[in-house]
Amino acid sequence: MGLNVHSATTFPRKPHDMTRETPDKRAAILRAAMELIAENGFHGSPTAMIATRAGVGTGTIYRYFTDKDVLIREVHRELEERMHPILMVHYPAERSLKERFDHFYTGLMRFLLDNPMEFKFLEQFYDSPYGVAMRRDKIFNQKTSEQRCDTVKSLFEEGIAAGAIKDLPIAILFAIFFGTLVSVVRDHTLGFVELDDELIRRTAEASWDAIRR
Amino acid sequence: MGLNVHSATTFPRKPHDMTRETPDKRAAILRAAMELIAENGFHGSPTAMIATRAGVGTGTIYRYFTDKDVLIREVHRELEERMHPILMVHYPAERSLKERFDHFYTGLMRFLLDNPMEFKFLEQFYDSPYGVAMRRDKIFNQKTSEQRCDTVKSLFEEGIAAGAIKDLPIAILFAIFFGTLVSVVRDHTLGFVELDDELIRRTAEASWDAIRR
Amino acid sequence: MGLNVHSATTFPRKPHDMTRETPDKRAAILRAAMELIAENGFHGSPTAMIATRAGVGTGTIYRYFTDKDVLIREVHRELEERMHPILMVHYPAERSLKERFDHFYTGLMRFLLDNPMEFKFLEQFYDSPYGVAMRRDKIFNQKTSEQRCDTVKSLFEEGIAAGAIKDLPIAILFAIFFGTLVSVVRDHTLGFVELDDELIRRTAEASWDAIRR
Amino acid sequence: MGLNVHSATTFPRKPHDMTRETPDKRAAILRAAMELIAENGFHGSPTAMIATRAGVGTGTIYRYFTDKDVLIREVHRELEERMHPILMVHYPAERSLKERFDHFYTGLMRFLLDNPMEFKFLEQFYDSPYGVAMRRDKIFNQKTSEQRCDTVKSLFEEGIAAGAIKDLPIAILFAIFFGTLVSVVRDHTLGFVELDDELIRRTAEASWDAIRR
DNA sequence: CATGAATGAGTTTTCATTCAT
DNA sequence: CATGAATGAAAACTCATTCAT
Repeated sequence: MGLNVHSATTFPRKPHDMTRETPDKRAAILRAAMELIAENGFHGSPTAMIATRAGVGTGTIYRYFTDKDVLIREVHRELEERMHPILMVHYPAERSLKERFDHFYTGLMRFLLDNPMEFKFLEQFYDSPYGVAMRRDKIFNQKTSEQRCDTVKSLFEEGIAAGAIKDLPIAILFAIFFGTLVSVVRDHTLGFVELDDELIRRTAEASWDAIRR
Repeated sequence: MGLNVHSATTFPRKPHDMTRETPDKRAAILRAAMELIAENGFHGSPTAMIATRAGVGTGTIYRYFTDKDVLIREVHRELEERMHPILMVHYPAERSLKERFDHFYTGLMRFLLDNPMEFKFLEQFYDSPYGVAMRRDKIFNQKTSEQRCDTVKSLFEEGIAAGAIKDLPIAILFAIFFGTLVSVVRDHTLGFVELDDELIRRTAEASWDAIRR
Repeated sequence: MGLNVHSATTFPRKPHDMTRETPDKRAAILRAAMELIAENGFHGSPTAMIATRAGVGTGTIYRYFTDKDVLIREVHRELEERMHPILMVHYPAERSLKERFDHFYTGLMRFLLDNPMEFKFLEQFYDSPYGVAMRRDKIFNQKTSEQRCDTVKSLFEEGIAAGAIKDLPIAILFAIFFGTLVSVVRDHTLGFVELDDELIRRTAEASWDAIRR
Repeated sequence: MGLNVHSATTFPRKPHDMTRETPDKRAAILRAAMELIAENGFHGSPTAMIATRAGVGTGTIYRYFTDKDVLIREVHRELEERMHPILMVHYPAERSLKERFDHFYTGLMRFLLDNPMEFKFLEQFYDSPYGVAMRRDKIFNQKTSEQRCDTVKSLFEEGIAAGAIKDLPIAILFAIFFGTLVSVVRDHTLGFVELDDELIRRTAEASWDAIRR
């Protein structure tokens, strides 16, 4: 009101330096949210339940995340961040297109098979308003925060340019890549198939056949 | 309600006669539910809203469906039933494997593209607890009520036997078929690609390349 | 979605014909709200408590009033409506300015003294954001729904024109009229004074002295 | 904080020494509370917000005030204490009743007009449970801590004795005095009238007419 | 003394389901 | 059969207060 000598007068709804504080609670909340959403979907995961499973008070969630929406998006973000280095380890940057393609395909599939909870969460997430909004954002705002996609995208573009991959819109190639992969993993988690190394390899082969020229 | 092309397939599942005079409230409720769920998701479709759009009283829903869950599952079941004959029309039973495969692939894709409401509902459904439960049921109880799948399944089996299709588990072939198809249609509805006849054909081609030997 | 044959598809959040339905619950809720707010203020009147006192379920409140805000404003509106005819009974339209002034002054005071609950509610209301917003509306939007004020206003204007009342802004005259009146009634409810007929008459006299020329 | 003209009146009420070195956190909290309550009401002034604006930790508030209630009552008390000397400056003790009355009336009005924040706080306060409780206390416990009132009271008593002021209960005279004054100032802050020196004088005149014989 | 992270009781609001008419 | 008013359990979110550091 003009007289305000007291500098920082705006009320911080989530100040949180977080520089090096106890990341315990935050991590516990994120994990609890992911587990519950994977198990019961968004509907079956009220904040109170998340708090209980995380071993914190309900209010505590709101110290770390402004919103339930923010919490959920954060679960996703951290998951993506966790996945990226795993996929990039031993990335055969110098090898053939096919080998790099296989690296991603089998790497991602193995990660999802080894982390069924994470996979279930991602399934819930991508087909929810959250995931759709995120993908839309990514397309229209060029928010290329998800490096994993970028790398695969470059791979496709390089392949198209080299005449090794079919000249289809990137979105279609992505649909073939992720659509098949996710469906296969889902079938595995539901018990339709038992994916072993050999089957993973042959599935990757089939997907490669789909996109290669 | 005058638009109900499919009222033929709607017959009383509940113990009330409805021989001829009752206006088809049941169908109206099913249609309203599908529309609303497609538009707003399960969250955005309270029973009162469904009733209003169907032009019936709230309580009426519970005369035809024991539960909201039952209603939703019924919407799905009727939709599947509606799709099957559409896909079987002009089925080239006597032509090559490839041609029959194409018939299904492009037929299903075209149906989904032409009926975005139905597609959105199916998306909502499959990734919800409802869909997961249904698929789980289908595995463990062998309830193969979905004839559409059966036909495609026979196609795959025939192809494998003839050495024309890769000898992969049927589930994997399904994943390649439906996983890609659904992802492509979704990208279209989200505006990521514009699917025209040519692109549909080329996508079908790619999927065929994936599974053919 | 274009195909909507079903006419009234917009979801009515509070349809409510109310033409001749049971006004019981609505009235009970209004009364309960007024009582609680009078007794405990807005803070001390959670919806659950209002529902309990009204003898209805919590949800029922939301069938009759979209909002807690709407409920509160409605309590006020009905109260005003209830007061108006009381003040207009035996209004000496043909008598002197002074007599008509006295009629309002003592009439309003008597009503407030006889209805301490209503008075307490009005006190809470006028000094809350609700009341301020309402008065602001009334000034700027010319929403002259409150006839009581209008009549008093005309009285003042007539008096000014006739040279019988001081030529002060209407707002000031209102402040003298209502400000004093409300303070006096408040003092009575708090036990500062015991207002009897004689004292009411003399207070009216004093207020008249304040505004008369 | 550097603006604290009134830090003189602030001395340790709690059992901590604060001889000189401690920055006056107590005063900062009081000021922050008053500002926020004036701006946003009691609802819009959570303790965390008050602490932030005061530049202290949340917990600190509870070192100086046992309770939020106590804090608010203390804000009021200090404000009253601050107003009193201002009104007593140049008090024309030797002049006529009318002149002394005018001194208070215009002095208080001017103070409230010049300190809209303080006025808004007082408005919030008097009509809240806090203010009501306080006034009730004052009646029943005869805690006449408010000297300002006492002086005005003496003025009225003197006037009555001298036959210059109507022989009405003191409470009624107070109601006329403060009720009108506060209503007028409120109308000004709400933009209903523009109070200038001339209008203030004439309003004082009207109030005097109300109480004089 | 000062802090601010943690808490959980309490608040408003929604909605699937029932049942008297 | 059809209705829709009534319900209350449950959900997201807030905030005064405490207490370990």
